[in-house]
Amino acid sequence: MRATIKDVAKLAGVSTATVSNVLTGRKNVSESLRRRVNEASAELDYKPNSIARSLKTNQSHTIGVIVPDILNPFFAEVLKHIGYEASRKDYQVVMYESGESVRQEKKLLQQLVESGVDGIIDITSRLDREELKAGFSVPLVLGDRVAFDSVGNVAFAHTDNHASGRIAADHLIERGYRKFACIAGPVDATSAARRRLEGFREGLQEHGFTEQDLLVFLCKFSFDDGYRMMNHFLDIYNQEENCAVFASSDIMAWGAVEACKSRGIRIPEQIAIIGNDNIWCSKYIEQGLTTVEYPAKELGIRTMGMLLEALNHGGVFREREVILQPSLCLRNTT
Amino acid sequence: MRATIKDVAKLAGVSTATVSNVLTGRKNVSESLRRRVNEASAELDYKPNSIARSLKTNQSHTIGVIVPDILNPFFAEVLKHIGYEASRKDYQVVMYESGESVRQEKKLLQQLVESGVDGIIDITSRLDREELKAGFSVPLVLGDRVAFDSVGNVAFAHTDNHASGRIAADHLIERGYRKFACIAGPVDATSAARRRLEGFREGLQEHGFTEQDLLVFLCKFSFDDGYRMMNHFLDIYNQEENCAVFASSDIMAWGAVEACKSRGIRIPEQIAIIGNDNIWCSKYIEQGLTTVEYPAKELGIRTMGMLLEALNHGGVFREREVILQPSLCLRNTT
DNA sequence: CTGAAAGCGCTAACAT
DNA sequence: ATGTTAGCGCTTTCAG
Repeated sequence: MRATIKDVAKLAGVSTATVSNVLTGRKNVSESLRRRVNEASAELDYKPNSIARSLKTNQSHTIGVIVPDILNPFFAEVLKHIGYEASRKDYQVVMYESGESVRQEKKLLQQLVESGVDGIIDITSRLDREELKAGFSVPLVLGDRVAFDSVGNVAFAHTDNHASGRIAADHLIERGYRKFACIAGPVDATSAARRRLEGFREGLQEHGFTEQDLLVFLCKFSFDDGYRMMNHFLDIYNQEENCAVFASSDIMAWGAVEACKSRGIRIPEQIAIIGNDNIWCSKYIEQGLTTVEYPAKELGIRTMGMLLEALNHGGVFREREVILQPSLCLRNTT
Repeated sequence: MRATIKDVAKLAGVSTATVSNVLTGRKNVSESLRRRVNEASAELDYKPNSIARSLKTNQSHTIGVIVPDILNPFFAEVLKHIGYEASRKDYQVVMYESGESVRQEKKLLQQLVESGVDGIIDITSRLDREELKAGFSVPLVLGDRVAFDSVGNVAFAHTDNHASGRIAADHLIERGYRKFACIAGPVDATSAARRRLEGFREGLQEHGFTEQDLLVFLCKFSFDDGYRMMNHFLDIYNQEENCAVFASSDIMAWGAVEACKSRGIRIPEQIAIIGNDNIWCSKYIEQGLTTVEYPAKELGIRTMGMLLEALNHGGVFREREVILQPSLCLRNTT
């Protein structure tokens, strides 16, 4: 059986309060007693029971993280950096996948608060304004989710997705493409996908293109859907024009690339593809995928940073919204 | 403030013991009281405080998982399925990355038990026999780590890595290759890498090849190291022979492929490459990477299954070792 | 079948 | 500066 604070107190000949005080360091204890306590706890190899501590202090030092799919390198990278930051600050992270399902997301959110986490980071949330309006019983940071008039203890960190769409449009137009498709992801469900499409559309319009020049495909944020949508597009596409497609995540862009390859269509000669995210392996997709960089590492660090900040200040956020900037990452598919 | 069991008891006009009994269902309670308790707890939206429960029952319903690197799709997949299984059984998963460092691994292991997890899954552990000999204070499943005369509450699940090496060797020889290199990973640190190399070597020897015919490169299990090692090899390699390389993980194989591409070396005409793992994207590496399938999903499911089994039986394992079988996954790089 | 009460291991008032 | 003690929210004997 593991030694308890009582054992240490007895061995050191002091009260449990004194032991607690030297271990937490929250109160002054005389040098001599401090020494005796430290020796005793070393001798017994005493480790505080963190569950008992949590019960008493009402803090679990645990945060919950929800990502859609851990196999998507973008989310894996965000998660990795959330983990780093958490470790540095002595927080645990419990990880869940929503699988791009609102139902699942809601269930997880509820489970998480019931399980007693101190705070939550939810990446690409599908919850709408109303569902957040009432506030939340623990601080919640929504990553990669456009902000709204924020209430209660929820905060936002995301890249300017509208700008991402603009960057893609500007680049494609400058390159001389004149017909466009957008594999847009779950536009109705996530604001990230929606904003990218809006930015893209706006960019085209400002250069005089119309809805006639753009084909939009809605799907999930997955390789398989990128592949499928590209195939649908190629089925109806007659190759007479100078055409480019914007896939609003690299994993979909990758799927699109493979769909082309499987039909023997050359990129970018016969069709151009630009992605969004710049996951680590984009460099190696088809000799280098042109894409719009989304600073995943930064997102992880910032979401965790905001959450910790709130946790250390009674659950209130100092910053309510952090916006990161995307940038063009030029390679060989456009 | 969240309702407690006392609030429910008061509202229902019963004792807290009765509330506990109906909620846990461990004892018979009369129909009438059961109804009143359920109504009261519904009205107050009562959720048991799981931390208090943990303190009392000494079970956190949390398990710790350590993987080397979550960006490696192989580990991401294992983790995904561990997560699925955990969710199905109402367990939480706290996730950590060891970054292929023993020091970090040990630190995490200790942290994990101190934090009160019920059990631990450690993928590609670098701990040696001696360090495990003493047993462990919670059940521990080592995934992808060759077993030894197991003691205490530690168990093993892994693929027959020796067979993987054999499969690679047999295939390469059958294809007509006569000179070999192995990008072998951290052979000294992890038994998985060591066993793959041993199997590969043995396969070569049985067909009459000698140490003269094999060049071995030690490195980390990463894309970058695969890339670097392949470059080293190409620096000293004169292309006169029919040559093949076995990279003992797909992520390294991918790096090796890219190194070849960057030098304009054609695969498999000028050099063949076979990997190990069959991560989801191997299908798309260089028109399809030939590899040895390692059933990652199965590994996740089995490690978690073993752990849960132990958790439900006083911390003792029924199976001490599970061995999965690899198989050749033939594609276009050999 | 039901309730009273002890106690899991710790922290934080409150006394001394 | 140090000790005494109540109590976090729950489960679980043990009596009734």
